[in-house]
This record gives sequence, C-alpha cells and structure tokens, in this order.
Amino acid sequence: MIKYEPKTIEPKWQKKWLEEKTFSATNDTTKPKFYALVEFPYPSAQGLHVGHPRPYTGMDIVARKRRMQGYNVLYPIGWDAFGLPAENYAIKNHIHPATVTRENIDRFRKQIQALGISFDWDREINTTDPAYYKWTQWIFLQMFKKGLAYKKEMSVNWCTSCKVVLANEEVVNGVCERCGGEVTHKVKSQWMLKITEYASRLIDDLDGLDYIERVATSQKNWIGRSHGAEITFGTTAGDELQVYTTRPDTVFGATYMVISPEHAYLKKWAGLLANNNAIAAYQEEAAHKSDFERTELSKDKEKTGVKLEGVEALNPATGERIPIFISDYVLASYGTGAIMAVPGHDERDYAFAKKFGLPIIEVVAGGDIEKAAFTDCETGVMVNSGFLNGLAVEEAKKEITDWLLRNNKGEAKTNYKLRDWVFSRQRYWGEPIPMVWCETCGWVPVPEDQLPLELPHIEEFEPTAEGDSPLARHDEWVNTTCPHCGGPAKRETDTMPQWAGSSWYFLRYCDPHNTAQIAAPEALEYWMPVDWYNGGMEHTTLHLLYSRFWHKFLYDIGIVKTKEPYSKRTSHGMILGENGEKMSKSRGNVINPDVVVDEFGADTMRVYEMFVGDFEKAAPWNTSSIKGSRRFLDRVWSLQEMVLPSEDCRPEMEAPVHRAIKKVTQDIEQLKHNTAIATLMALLNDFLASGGVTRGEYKVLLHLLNPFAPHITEEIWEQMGFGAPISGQSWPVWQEDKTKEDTVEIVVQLNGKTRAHITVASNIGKEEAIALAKAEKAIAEGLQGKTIAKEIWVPGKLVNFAVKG
RNA sequence: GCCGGUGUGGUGGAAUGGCAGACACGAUGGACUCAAAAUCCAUUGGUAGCAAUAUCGUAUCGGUUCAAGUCCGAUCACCGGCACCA
Repeated sequence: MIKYEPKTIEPKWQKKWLEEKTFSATNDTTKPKFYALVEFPYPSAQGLHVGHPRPYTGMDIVARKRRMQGYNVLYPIGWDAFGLPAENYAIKNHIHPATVTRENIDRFRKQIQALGISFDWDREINTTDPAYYKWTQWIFLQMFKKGLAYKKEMSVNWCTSCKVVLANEEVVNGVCERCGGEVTHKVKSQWMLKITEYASRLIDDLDGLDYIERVATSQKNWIGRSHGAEITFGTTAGDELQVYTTRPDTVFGATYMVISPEHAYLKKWAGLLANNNAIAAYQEEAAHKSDFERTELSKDKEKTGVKLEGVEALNPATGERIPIFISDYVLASYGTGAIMAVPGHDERDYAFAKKFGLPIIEVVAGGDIEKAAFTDCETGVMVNSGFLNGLAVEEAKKEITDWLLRNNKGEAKTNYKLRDWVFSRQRYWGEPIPMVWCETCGWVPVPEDQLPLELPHIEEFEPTAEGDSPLARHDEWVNTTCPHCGGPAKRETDTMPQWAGSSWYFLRYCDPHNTAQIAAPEALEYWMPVDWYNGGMEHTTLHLLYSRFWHKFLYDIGIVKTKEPYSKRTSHGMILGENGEKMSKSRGNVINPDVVVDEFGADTMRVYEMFVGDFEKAAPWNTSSIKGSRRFLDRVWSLQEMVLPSEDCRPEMEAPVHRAIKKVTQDIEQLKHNTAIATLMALLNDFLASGGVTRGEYKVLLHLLNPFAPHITEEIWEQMGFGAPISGQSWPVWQEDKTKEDTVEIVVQLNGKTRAHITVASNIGKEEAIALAKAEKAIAEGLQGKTIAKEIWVPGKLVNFAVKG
C-alpha cells in the first residue's frame, strides 16, 4: 500500500473537482434546491487566517451531504472587497487599492481552494467589480426614487490634525489612531437610508424564521421597539417640549426636565437665558464625547449638566413649574431629544437628582426611594399621583395615556432605538453614490442607463482639507451636466459604506453574470430564499439587519418574491489564538492555514477545526492536538490493509454501523460536527478492535467521513475500486431497528445515587424492571427497614427508589 | 453602562432534567528499535484503599426536584456587539 500523502492526493482531487465542475450548481428545477450561504470574506492584506475556514468547512459539510442526498446545492463564494483597510494601506504604501485588492483576492482564492471547500467557483462575485456594483448603485437609485434615501446634517469624527473624517474604530481613547491628534465632531451633510421605516416589519417578520435564539433576540433588542407615550410639557418661554417616555404613569413624579445639549430650543431661547456662556461651554464639552461615552453609567462617573436660567417647564399633570437642564446623558438621536426626569423611578434620573439636589417624589409605592430609584413595574402601586392613586402600574399607563389624549397633552407612541442608516463615507474605495447636484434642480439621480458610475482611477487617496472624499479633487470627474436640465452640475463625491455591497450579494449568486438585471426572475424564484445562512455573531445586528432591510425593499418593488432573504441563520464561534485571546496581528497569535495544510494536509485541517469544539462557541487553537486528527486519518488510510474478504456488514457490526449513520446524519444537520467526528473515531476503533473491516463497512465509513475529509476518502474509494467518486453517490440510510441492541444496561439508584446496574431486555416494562432492581443485592440491603416513597422508571435507562426512614 | 453569550479533569471538549468526563491532546509505564521518531498496548478527575468499593467533584452562594453541569434567584470572572472595522 502506498503511503498517505496529502500533498499529492489533495491537489489531484481539487484539480479534478474544478475541471469537472463537480460542485457547480445548475438551474435544474426538477431537483429540490438547497442554497447554503456563508459570509463572503473581506480579502485583507494579511491573507486567510485559521478563523476563516471554520464556517466555510462547517457549511461545506452540510452542502456535501445534501448533494449526496439528492439536492441541487448552491454553495457560492465571493469577495466583499471595498473598505477602509485597502484605502489606508494605499495611503501608507502608495499602491492603488484596486491593485492591492486584486492581489489579496488571488491569494485568498488560492488559500481557500487548497482547503477543498465545495464552492461553486463559476459564481464567484466581487463587490468592487463595476459589473457588480452597477446593481448596488441601481438599488440605491430605486430607494432614492421611493423617498428612502435623503440628505441630513450628521456629526462625524474629525481629526483636527490630519483633517480627516475618522471611523469610530479609528478613534482610540478620544484621539486619532494615526496621529494621536485631538478628535472633535464636525457636522457634514450625509446620505441617509430610512431603515426606520421598516423597523416594525424587521421585528415582526422574524417570527416565521428559523434563526437561533440569540440572533433573533439581538435583532429585536437592536431595533428596540418600546411602547409608551409622547407627552407635551409647556414652558415659560411659550414653546412646547415633547418628550417620549415608556413610563407615562410616573408623570406626577417628573420634578425636572433634561434636554440634549444639541437641542434646537437652546438657540431659540438664547435671548431668554441668563447663562448662555455656561451652556455653550457644556455643549463644547459634549461635542467631544461619543454617544457611547455619554450614556456610560459607570459607578465612578458623575452626572454632569447645566440648569437653564430663565426658562422653566410646566408639568402637564401637576401644573407645577419645574427646572430644565441640559445633560449629555440625553441623546438627540433617541426619542425627541428631551426627557421628563422622574428621579424616584429611573436610575439615571436618580443619580442626577442626587448630584443637583433636586426633589425626588415617590409615585409608585413598593421600594425605598431614600436609597435607590424603584423601577419595578410588576408590583408597584401608584401614590402621590392624583387620579392614578391605587392603580397598578400597567393600569395607570392606560389611564394616563387616555387622560393625555383627552386633554390634548400627549398620546400613545411606539418608539424604536433603531436609527436611520448613515450611508455616506468621505472615502475613495467604495461605490460612488450615483447622484448629481444641480443648483436649479437639486439632487438628481444619474440615469440608470449610465450605470455603473465607475470609480475614476486616481493616484492620491488623502481626503481634502475640508474632509471630503479624495474624489472631490478630481474636477474632471466632479463637474458634469445635470441629467435633468442639462445645466452645469457636480457629482456627489461621497461613496457608499462597505455594508452596501454585502446587503444584496446573495441575490447575485443566483445569476452572477446577468448584464441586464440583478438576476433573472426565474433564477431568483428558484433559488431564493437562502435555506441556511451561517455567519459570525459580530454581524448579527448590522449586516444581518441591513441585508434584511434591502431585501424587504426589493420585495416591495417586486424584484424578489420572498419577504425575507434567509430562512435559517446559525452562528459559528471564533477560533482564538493559542493563548485564548482573539487572533490578531498586534497580539502576534495569528495562525496561517497554509502552514497547517503544508504540514498536515487540508483534510487534517478540516477535521481538526470541526473537532476542536462546539461549532457555535469560541475555541482556542492548539497546534499540538492537530496530530490527533491526522492520526485518525492515518488509521482510516491504513484500514486498507485490514480489509476482510466479505462484502457485507458483519452481524456484530450492524448496530455500531447503523447507529453511526444515524448519529452522523443527524449531527451534521445541527452543525454538531465535533460529535459526528467523535462517532466516526469510535466506529473506526470498533473496526480496529474487531480485527478489520469488510468492504461494505469500509464504504459506509468513507461515505460518512467524506464531507469532513473529502480528499482522502475519494482517494481510498478509488484505490479500493469502489467505483464512481463518492461525491456522486447517495448518502447512506440507517435502519432504525438495526440501531438497537437486544439488551440494555439499566442504572438502579437509591435517592438518586447509583447503587447497581442490571442488564435486561431492551423492551422491558416498568413492573418487571423494578422487580429485578429490588432483587439486586446492594438494593435489597439499602431498602431494608425503609419505606419506598416513590418508584421512578425511565424506560430503557433507569430505576430510582426514593426512600425514607 | 446597555444588549447578547460563556464558565466542566493537566488541555480541547462530551452529556433530550436520569451513571459527569464520550472522543481527542498531553502525561506515565510497556512493546518494537543499536537508538530516536513513528506505530502499537495499558493506565490516567481528586482523596482513601492491594482491590472490590467508598467519598468529594461541573466558577461562587442559595433554591426547585425522587434526581441538577442542565431549571430558578443572586454573585464573580471572561468573551462578542454598541450603529463610519468588517
């Protein structure tokens, strides 16, 4: 027998699969379809690291098994290649992002192909390809036409030294990551997408989907639907202040108000206010903080704020005058940018009131407001609240909301934490936003027949001194004519965020070479929705939500026929470094899969990554235990020397074989690849212990192992002369009656402690089992002189006597 | 801070409320070898015992149950996300 040499057999099969298009999906509608999707990678300059193959291999196993079960499987891959790192790399090294991106993609493709993932390489896509982003731009234009894209003044991070708009990630401890310079906020006019218009549908439509619990919960919490009321407070300035609250029942306890430092009334009221200087100073201070810092409620963080001198509010319930403060814990971006403060029943308000010596009134009895805010809605009863007194919180909410409506002082309101999507980036390496500004006509879309609006080739990637995209420097590109009136006009120079290209890529895979449409309607109808989408938890809120939003929009305009893009969503855990920390270049704990493939082979790499632990949980890499996976494959290989003459399964092997088929088949569908592999290892150990393997048994083992270790199994299959490749064969089926043994071992317990084991017929009944258990010596002794309070029988497993005395 | 998650031998991990530690890695001893590597065999949660066995043991404290790693409450530690990283 020749030695197991992954280095020769792996490239052999990879070449064959590519040449024969073994894994290319066809639009064969006679077969049931299965669309498996993994998040396409950002092709970074660092190349693939061992974290990437985990989801690819995990879904590859499902895809390969489903093909053998007769499904027409679509398992595609592509490149999410626009983005900040390529641009920053370009600025630093003076290499064009397009060049860097091309090189990175070539490297990634080579690395992934060396792993034997059954991707359909005929459908590879690339978000930076104009033929692809033509449709990203097209979708944006449709949104603009439907009023879902609009311009708004938004604040961005601004490095005062580099004069660059910074991503949040580039702001480290309040200073610029590159130069350490001071970071402030700068207001820029930005394109926004109205995702909030879809907020309720994005929550409600989760119900019919098979998303793992924590993903669905995260989506719901992120959208943050709450039911409450909008209440109108009068002011001594004559203007009305709207607040949103989820606790309208506590309005009698509102002893002051807080508005965000950015609130528009501050400007309006300047003439009435005596302390404009203090207010301006506070606004300046707040401008330096992120929303994240502002809402942080750490123990040692003191609440800050400034009282407005000269304007007071009127509590609509009590009619009393109450002070108004500005404080940074109130965000302009949530609700109305103003709150009624109820220190007795809100922790932040309580801390603020204590700091500023403001009155705290108890309006819900049940806690001790001397010590802390009482926030329990379940048990509280209303007090000090006029006509609400004596009511439970939920009743009081209804009562006060009705009262507010009758008195024209407010109404019930559903609110969302979700904010509209800031869609502009002042960067080069992204899809140009296909809009033109005309002094006469305003914002005019680039006509659809002029798409794609290609990104011009430039050599200078530094943003302008005003913080505009580097595209702004290229007058010959910027200056154009208005598509509407023909007059002089300027192109939008902002580009789209990286999220854009990944918000619809799963549709393009259905028909990736179509030049006339996103994809042919028949292709979309056949393949969509994605049957199973696996991705990282880090994409649970943003990418997943953005792509669901775009899909719903495309549904509304009739492009797709399903309301949701993904039927099922699962999530894999990260591969951590050997030290248990996240793998990163800066920590120096990155493992390159090439090294593993070179030393052990791709099949070992695949088996190890799937065996390392629960697919859904993070797992630390451990180089020294990889050899266990290699040893397993070596033993499967050397089984070739132990083949017994018989074709059939030996009688004593029927139960282990059928149980293994069942276990592996079921485990794969639950992504429990680690226990599936353990089952195969145990089956192999059974074969070795029995002195060999029959041809029939060997076939089953190779078949079940094939999705995990495709190269070695195909090679052995061929060398054994088993016929056509396994990838074209049908998946084994188990027979339930053959998985069962005739006898089972039953555990006998006294008060839950194991005291004996009995071996009985597997179909034994309760009475008989209990009688046999009582006959056991250890049990009989234990029961002596005691009363049996309860006899518990778990069929086929356990007898437990609860005894007293 | 807010939201979501995790915590089991020396290590990675397994366990529909029903024998905790499957399957591996490592370690120890042995076989083979001039020797080493590789391979094969045996042992391997702690404590006591020659052993049968007993007893403790799933982050901490408490609860529910005939029975808890699993369910409930509190605490601690760690990880992911927090809207311009992807």
